Amino acid sequence: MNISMIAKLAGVSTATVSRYLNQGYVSEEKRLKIREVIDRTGYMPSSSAQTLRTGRNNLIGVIVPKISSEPVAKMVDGITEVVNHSSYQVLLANTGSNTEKELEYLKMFRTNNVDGVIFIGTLMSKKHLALMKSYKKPIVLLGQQESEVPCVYYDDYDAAVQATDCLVRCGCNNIAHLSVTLRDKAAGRERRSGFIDTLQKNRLHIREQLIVECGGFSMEDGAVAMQKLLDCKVVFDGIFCATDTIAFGAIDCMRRAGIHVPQQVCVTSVDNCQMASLYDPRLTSVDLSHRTGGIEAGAILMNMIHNETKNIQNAKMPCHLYERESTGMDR
Amino acid sequence: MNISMIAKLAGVSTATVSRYLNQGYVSEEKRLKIREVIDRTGYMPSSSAQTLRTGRNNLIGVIVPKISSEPVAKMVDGITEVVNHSSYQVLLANTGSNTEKELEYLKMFRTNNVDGVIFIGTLMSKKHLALMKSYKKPIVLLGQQESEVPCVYYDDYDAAVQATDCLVRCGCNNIAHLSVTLRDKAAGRERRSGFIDTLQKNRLHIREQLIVECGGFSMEDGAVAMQKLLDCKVVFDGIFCATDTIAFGAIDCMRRAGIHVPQQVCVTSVDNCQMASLYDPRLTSVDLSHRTGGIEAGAILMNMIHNETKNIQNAKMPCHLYERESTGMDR
DNA sequence: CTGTTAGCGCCTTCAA
DNA sequence: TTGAAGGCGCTAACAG
Repeated sequence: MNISMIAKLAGVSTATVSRYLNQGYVSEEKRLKIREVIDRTGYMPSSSAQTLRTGRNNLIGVIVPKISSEPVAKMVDGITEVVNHSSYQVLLANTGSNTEKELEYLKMFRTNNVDGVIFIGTLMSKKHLALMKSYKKPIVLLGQQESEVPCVYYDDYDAAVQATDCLVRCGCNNIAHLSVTLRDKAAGRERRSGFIDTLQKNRLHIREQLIVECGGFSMEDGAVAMQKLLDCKVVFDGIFCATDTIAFGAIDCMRRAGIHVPQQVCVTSVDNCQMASLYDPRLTSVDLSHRTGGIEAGAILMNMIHNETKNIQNAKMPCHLYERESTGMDR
Repeated sequence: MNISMIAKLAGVSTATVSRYLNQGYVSEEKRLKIREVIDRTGYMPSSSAQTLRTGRNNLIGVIVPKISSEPVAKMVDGITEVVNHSSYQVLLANTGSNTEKELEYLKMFRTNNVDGVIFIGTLMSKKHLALMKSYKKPIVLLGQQESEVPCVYYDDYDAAVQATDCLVRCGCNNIAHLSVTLRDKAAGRERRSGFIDTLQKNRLHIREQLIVECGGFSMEDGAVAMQKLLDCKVVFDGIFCATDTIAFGAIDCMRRAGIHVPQQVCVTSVDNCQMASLYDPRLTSVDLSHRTGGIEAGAILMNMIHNETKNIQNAKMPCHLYERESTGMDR
């Protein structure tokens, strides 16, 4: 079933059917006839032929590190919402945080396949940047800030400031930080900077020993880092964790060591995942607006596709602190 | 940059380049020449042209109710793993559990766009079934069992049996069930049947009042249903919840009512989400192998696409009970 | 082993 | 307002 069948059945030319399908001039009479035939046959134009002809395919490539990570899934949820609204569909590239795969998809989408790309970045190498800058088609980086590329990023710095400030307000004097690799600018560098700056602002001493870098993002990584901290025998009464998951691991580890949260140590972190408000103790955490970030990235991309605006658009998402039991808040 | 440019630069015909790209016969000499040109130019064939010509586009449509739901994300993770391995990509249709949208995507994918479809089903109407049966191209239903359609489903019945059995073993005599709508055969009907059959097998009385249907799948729905149960003033010492999320809501509600888990009431549920092992009390739950289900569905689909096998393939995923604090298990 | 050639289904000028 | 015709980039006969 193709356009010429429809044309024949409706007694018109293929050009007229094409116009009918693409809001061109068609007389009322023929319009009705064509509609009738299309309804009856259930015809849908071949998207590959349309793409070949027009160069547009109404597809958005979305490259993600891990779809089963809660923040990532929320972002994708936001993206699909906006993008489907403009009758685009999402081509999902799930890389498993494999850098090679990320680059591969970035290359693949650049040449082919999609009208635009959203890349949820974690560790940004020079190769990533170069590839993104070489893009002729619209691309938006989500979750990391880069000045030379359109991006939607989260306020990791302020999130860390708020989380640390909260510990200070709780009366903590010796505040530790479980951080992640600085190669991740957002979750690593920004959050650590916010932490350090806030300590300084409050004239609190910054002890090297109190900043421990986790090997990864899992609970186990958080627990291991906490154990390292405990082994140092340094005193601390508050801790800012780079992510909720790390915080859960850390608290678990403290519990095994007989340390009570928040009585002996207050805990804050970033992400405000579902679990944060269910965990015992309920975790004080900063919400980064992941879903809204996805919506915003989708909107900017749609804008780039439709308006072909040249200037690089950016957006920083707001964050919001939720104070809960882990910093002594009542239930 | 297209195939004829490459052909010209390499001093061969387009057919030879095409053969090079599709494992056809090419002499070593020309092979090297073509490779050199392709490497130099970064050429990638136009997938829309390939699709138009061959009728295959290496795309799998995946229709999901909500990508930010943990079980769904796990299934999609499994699907992408298998499917990418066969150099297929995933076109994600996120419906927000909107039936109209589900049907719309089912129709859209039927005619166009993709080489195969995986549909993660919840509420299956006759329309869904009819549409799926009318498919000429490979389609796999995931998460629901239907005899006339290839499907990969979870052992919801046995999950309920194991969860209920566990409560019986804990010495519970008055066991309640927070269920969900029976229109969801898997999470509703099957789990309720498993529950009821297990009570009968153990010669325990089944009281209508002890089975409460939740209005939805959220924590709030679980809490509301539990409140209804408490309002009845019927005695119960164990409860089987249709999902973890409902269990969290129910436990929260009991806590507010001063009821202790597991001392006064034991709790079990299904899904074994991340939170289950972190919640206080750690939740006894049955794992359905969501990710493996996705892998299996992807494998069956790939098989259907490549072998064009006619017989309808099915697979039931195994489930596994994890006993934790909510049924009195030590930490 | 290689080149020529005819479309796949559609859109879009161009001429009527 | 409509139809004829060319071509988007590629593959698969077919002929050599």
